[in-house]
Amino acid sequence: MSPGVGSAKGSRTQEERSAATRQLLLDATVDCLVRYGYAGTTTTRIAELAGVTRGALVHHFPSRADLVSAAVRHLASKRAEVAFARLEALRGSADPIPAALDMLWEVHQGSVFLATAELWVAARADATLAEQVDRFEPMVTGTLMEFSRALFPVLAGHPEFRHWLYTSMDVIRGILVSDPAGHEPDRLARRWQRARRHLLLLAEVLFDRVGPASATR
Amino acid sequence: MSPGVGSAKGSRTQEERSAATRQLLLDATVDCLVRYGYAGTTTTRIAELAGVTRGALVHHFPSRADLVSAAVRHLASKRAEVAFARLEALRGSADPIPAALDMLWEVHQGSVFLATAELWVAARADATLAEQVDRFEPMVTGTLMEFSRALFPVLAGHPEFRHWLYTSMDVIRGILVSDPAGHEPDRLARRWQRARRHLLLLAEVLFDRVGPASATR
DNA sequence: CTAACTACATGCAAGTCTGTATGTATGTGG
DNA sequence: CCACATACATACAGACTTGCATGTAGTTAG
Repeated sequence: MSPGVGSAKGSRTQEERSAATRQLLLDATVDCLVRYGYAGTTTTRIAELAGVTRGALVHHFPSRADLVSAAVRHLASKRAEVAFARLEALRGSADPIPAALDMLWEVHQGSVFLATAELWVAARADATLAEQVDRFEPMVTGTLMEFSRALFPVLAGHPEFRHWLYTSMDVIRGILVSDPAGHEPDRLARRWQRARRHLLLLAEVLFDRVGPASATR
Repeated sequence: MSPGVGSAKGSRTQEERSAATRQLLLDATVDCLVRYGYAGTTTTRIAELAGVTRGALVHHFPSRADLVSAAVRHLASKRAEVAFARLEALRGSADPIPAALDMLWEVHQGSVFLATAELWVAARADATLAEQVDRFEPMVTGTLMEFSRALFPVLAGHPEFRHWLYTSMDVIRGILVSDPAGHEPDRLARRWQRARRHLLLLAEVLFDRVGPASATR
């Protein structure tokens, strides 16, 4: 008899067990990156956080590099997923420009981006890690662009839309990495408000939405 | 008898010796951060790179944290120094806006910013390090603002100038951290060209320079 | 000139991390 | 039901790292 998917825990198929612990380990790795930084992301700690023994970890990821590589991929799909969810909520928004901007900001909040930042920086010193990042980063950005253009057809036509999104992402990332640990949420919010205003102004110029009477033209 | 400042090496005053090795160690720390990342910045490696024994290192910096804290301060003054040098070269520039932008970009090239980025990210997981960063970061930005306003008096008056500089810095930092190790210098250059164009457009809007002489200057 | 102090060197102890080797349990195909 | 494979656990070895304790050379003060 087939034990059925998701039967309590008495008997799971090998593949289920395997997938479950792999997921546990990958999530723990992300958690570790966020809480202890790349330097503090050790196999011991990851196993502990995942609630599995170090032996299990080694079984699935023979070397630490294997685990981190897998984490890169894991994070990439997680980011794409988060972005997609946010984008869906904005479908058919009346004023897509500010909406897209806020969406971008929200996408970069939370642990997923923090872990990614750790990997970006660490990749500079680790060639194989850099290769992994290089391979999966376009996937995230590509997905985001794809959906953005699908959801904002009015803007999608404009050739500058893509560039504007890139610049917006760069601003957000610059703010977040140079902020000391988000120690002061107020300061962070103020920085974003300033940048947001600038990005909206830029959008007006780029997309020719200044219309007949916005500023002296 | 005074042995004279900078006498070869036969006899240096204690203070000279001390300062020299401290400088050596701090520079080696920065070098280590750039080449091996925060995780790879170990006291052993730093001492080796500095060309001194590990004993000398612990003599000057009893704990690793002490050394890193000192490195934060060291990097801060180094960055201020670099910025100042670049700014001086731009004194009385005819077209200060693009000049300031290029200056900012150049200031963020090189090892100084890379090391700083390592510390920013690492500070998220290390409370004492975060405190240090929090203390010396305003110094750098403050110095840069101060000199910028002194050198570009025309712009300094405009209340948006300061904000625009901040946004520009954020863009630059976002580009640099999210670039995988500068593997492809072309891509990096393209990203900067795009952002630069956007920032110039933004400046036109902010500073009301769209007027009759937008292109002719 | 000597005593004391500072700068530096060497060696060691304790801890941690990674990778491996070997043992055990739990599914799985015949 | 049985051989086998896969998932996981435990134990250990080697290579780090950090911090300390002790020893030595060079410098300064009286």
